[in-house]
Amino acid sequence: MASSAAKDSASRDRATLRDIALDTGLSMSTVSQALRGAGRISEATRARVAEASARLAYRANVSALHMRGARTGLVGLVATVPDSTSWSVGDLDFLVRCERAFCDVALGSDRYPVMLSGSSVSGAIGVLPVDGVAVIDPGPNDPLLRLLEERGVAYVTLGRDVLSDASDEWVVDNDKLGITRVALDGLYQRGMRRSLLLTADTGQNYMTDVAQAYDAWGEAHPDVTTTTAVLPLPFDAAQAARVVSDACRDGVDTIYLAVEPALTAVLDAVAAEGLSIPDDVQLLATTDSTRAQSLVPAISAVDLQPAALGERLFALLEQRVSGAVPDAVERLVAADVRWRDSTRALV
Amino acid sequence: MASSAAKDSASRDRATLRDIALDTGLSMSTVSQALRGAGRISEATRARVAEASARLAYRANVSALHMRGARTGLVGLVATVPDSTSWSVGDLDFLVRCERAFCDVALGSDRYPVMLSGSSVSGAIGVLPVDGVAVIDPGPNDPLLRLLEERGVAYVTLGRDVLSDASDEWVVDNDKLGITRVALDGLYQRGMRRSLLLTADTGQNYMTDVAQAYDAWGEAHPDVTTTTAVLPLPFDAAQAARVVSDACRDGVDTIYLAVEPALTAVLDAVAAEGLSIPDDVQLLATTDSTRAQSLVPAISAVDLQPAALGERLFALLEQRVSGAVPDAVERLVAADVRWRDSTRALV
DNA sequence: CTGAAAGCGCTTACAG
DNA sequence: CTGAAAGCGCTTACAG
Repeated sequence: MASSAAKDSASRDRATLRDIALDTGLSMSTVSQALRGAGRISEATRARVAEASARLAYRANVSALHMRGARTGLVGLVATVPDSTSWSVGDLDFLVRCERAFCDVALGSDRYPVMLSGSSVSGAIGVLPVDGVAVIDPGPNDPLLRLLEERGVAYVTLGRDVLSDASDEWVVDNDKLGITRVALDGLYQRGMRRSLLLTADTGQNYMTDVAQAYDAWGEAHPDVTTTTAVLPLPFDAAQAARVVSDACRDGVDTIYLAVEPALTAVLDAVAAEGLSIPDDVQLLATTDSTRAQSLVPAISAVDLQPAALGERLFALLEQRVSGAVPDAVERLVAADVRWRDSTRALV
Repeated sequence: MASSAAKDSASRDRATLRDIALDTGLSMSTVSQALRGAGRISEATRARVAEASARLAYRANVSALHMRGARTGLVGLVATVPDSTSWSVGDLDFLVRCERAFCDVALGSDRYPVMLSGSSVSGAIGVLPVDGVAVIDPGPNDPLLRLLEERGVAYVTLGRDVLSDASDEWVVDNDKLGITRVALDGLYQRGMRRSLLLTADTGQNYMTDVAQAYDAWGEAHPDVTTTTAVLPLPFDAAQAARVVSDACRDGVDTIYLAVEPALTAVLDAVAAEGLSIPDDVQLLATTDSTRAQSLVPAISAVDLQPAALGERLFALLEQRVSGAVPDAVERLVAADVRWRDSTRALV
């Protein structure tokens, strides 16, 4: 009925250890021991405490526990946005699925994910009582990572910081080399002979790694002409269209698209050149999205398994927070190619 | 270099109040006062403390503050999922945008959103040191809301609990009555004379309100035959298709779709009946999504302004947490209809 | 204007 | 097997 107003709502009217002590006639220390199972408390006492604790709906105060060195159960999740203007459906799709999986598995493990995406992240670090932090797609030489390091906060990342010399111990990632090879092999078998990689200068490891893998594949396949176009940020659709038009005139038969925002611009540009997909030009996106699935033609795409990545990320963070070795978690996640209508049938 | 292992990472090596006291030669209480600006501390002392505090990168321990009754800055965000099998792109689209807006504005206000969606929510309530909780789309007679009430946790909701008699004071919502009228008026002007509302039995206020508004509109327009089909949960595409086929044979010229998951099933069913959209059957969805935009034809839809809702939700929660009256926040969010290709031109 | 004391809710040595 | 004491980092009366 009446609202509770300014009072600290999370701890209003809660039973404390003292309440149980009073109720059972035991001392607070005994109650504490009985609850944690630590000391050698008699079964009878233990039962008495358990009963009272249940009856009074006792829950230990997390902040008090934290002051004694316990974990809070809070884990931070940071998604660094490289440049707001470069955002689009596809990236969001990936991010959302990844975040959601992370959160779901965290909650299922009695951990509470705090969303830290945004600009105020650094202010939160070292203040917020989180046990650890997961960072999705850190930027090159990411200052956040250095801050985390400095403050001694346990953290893991999805994708490595390309400019950092830190080891990959606490990094979850796709097997980009493998997946790029599979994708390009597939395109090759579908007739690719002259391809264009469309990428952007975000500096994030995702772009970098894909470009590298693409180049490596190209060198191993001299019968395929592999070219690359790097779009500057902020993303400009008209520019992307121009690049694609030029490529079409150069006889490119395959576009390997690492810049999801450019998707419709690419489709339009190809159509404007009077060419058709996939007969004249094949198109494959390096990240899957609802949009890719819904467009006509449906766009073939690499499914990076964002949900699996999110889950691994959490598992790895748990490892690090608890001081375990990282080896217990498989850190490389395989991806799949979803062949759809924007690529041809196998020849 | 070496990782920090099991130690509580958030508070490792942090300067404490005592450090500043030692550094300045003042007592801890004086330092505390100087920092908070409370007592009448001399300017000179205050400056001395500020300097030391900055130099030592002092940040108050949130858990300690919390024990003294301060807020933690943590706010819970709960999205109740009515039934996992009924989930789909459109709902997710809405949810994601809403959540994201909530999180963004929270972070911008130095609040930290904790994602509580999932089954373990109730375990967290009363344990987690959150200042308040926002619940998106509570179910009918939602036990979570009762728990929140019981525990005295400050909360607000997006959409009211249809079976609760609580006032709408702390509820943010769309102006569903208004938007339904606008949408149906628009459809009417586009030739709707025989319409079907396709809804589902989720019991959430969203469905209920739309159905009610639809009925009200129908009564005011005797020249339009308005029918309703309620799909049972879990959602079954085949069943939805059957309902739509029947409706098509009955001469329905407009489908008002409140069940986004049924979108493709509806399209397929209409096509299977040899009818075309929008010429034979118009289609309008009550929630917008990337999918609705990308499909061919592009689906007309109600844009519920999820981002605005998320922002309002946060603003309202802040109000409640700080003990203010709710009137300072406009709780009714207007929506818009995005007329696309699945509805006809105005006649 | 500044400091010593008590206490928020808990745990962990240390005595009995 | 159980309890009294000290202390995590802070603030807020209360004395000086």
